[in-house]
Amino acid sequence: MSSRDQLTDAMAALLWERGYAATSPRDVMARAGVGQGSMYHHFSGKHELAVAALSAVVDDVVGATSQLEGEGSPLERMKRYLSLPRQGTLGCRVGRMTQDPQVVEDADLLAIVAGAFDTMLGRWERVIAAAVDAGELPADTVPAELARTLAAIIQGGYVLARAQGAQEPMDAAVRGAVALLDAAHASVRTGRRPI
Amino acid sequence: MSSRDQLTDAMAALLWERGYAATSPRDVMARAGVGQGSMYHHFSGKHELAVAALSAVVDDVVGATSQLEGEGSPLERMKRYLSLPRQGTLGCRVGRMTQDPQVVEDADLLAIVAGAFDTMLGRWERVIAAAVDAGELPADTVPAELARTLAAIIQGGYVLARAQGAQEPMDAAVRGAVALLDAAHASVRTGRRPI
DNA sequence: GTCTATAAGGGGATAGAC
DNA sequence: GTCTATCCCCTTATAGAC
Repeated sequence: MSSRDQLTDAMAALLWERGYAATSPRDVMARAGVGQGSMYHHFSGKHELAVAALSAVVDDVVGATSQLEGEGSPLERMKRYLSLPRQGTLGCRVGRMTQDPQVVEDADLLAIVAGAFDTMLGRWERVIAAAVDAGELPADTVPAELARTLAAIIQGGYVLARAQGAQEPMDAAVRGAVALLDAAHASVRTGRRPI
Repeated sequence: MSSRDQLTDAMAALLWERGYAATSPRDVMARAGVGQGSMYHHFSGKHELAVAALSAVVDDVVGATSQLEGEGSPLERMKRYLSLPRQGTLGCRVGRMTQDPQVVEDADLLAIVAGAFDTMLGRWERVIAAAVDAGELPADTVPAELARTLAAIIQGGYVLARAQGAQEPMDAAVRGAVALLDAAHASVRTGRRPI
């Protein structure tokens, strides 16, 4: 692998483990196994290297959300995507960035993160709208709202898992979400309105 | 206010804004308006000061969850607590800490965060169990799971809000959660099971 | 392309005067 | 109790040799 790729891979790993602010160029070079000259030859500095690394990470993570558009009924796809294995204690490689002030205050990095969430939420909204059309969710469901609720459950699951140092809270949060969707499904066509 | 309190208040504010790793003793002293000697007189160092500050923050934040035990039916209390105003783009003062490796790797600080979530989740579980007993939620609801789902929605709402630099995703996530609870409520006593 | 040397400033803490 | 002076190491980068 080229020095350049070694550097972006190392930066991606360190962004995940430590975040942007806490990762020094020295750390990246040591992990990549290249010298200082290499890094400043390929990149103007830490910032440009992080932009390249985070872009690659986002492509990877957002790619997985295409499963929301796979086979099965809309509700099945939603439940299947929610139930994908996620290592809670490691945190989300993208969502994690939002807690780093140096990322949020950096227009380039924030744009990458915001774009990732835009794409993912758009996919959620479409599958939810399809589920409503298919009669799998109540007709008064607001796709834009439920999309954010479900995305938040995944992001929040990571937070709970890290707070407790355990995988279980993440899995429990997802199971609770699936149960709520099942209940919402069960409420369709009963004619009962919320009190 | 005493120098000691000035210091813990300043540290609490900086933990919220920047996190633990990114906050230097120098920052804290400048914000508190006291000299270096004062800080090292009252505290052994950055770590002990952070423990004191974070403990105070947790007492405050966890105190708000007592609203889950206030007046109204269990489901009403759940929806009311979910709908409390929260400044999404500022992030959660406690949940934020979980993304800071220096916090998660520090047994003292992690214990404070874990304890906060334990208390909060316990309150969620009790009000959920009460809602099930009252027939406001399906009988097969698992309180431990739904508690984590709802806590995750709030934590994830902060993540979404920061990712987009806007309050709206947080509020949308909560409205979607309330809608799901209403649908789950509507599904009770219909006899319909998830397909 | 990749290396080492070096610089200017910050992080975290100690020493000791007042 | 609070202050200033000082220390050592790390961070981010530039310079220039190879």
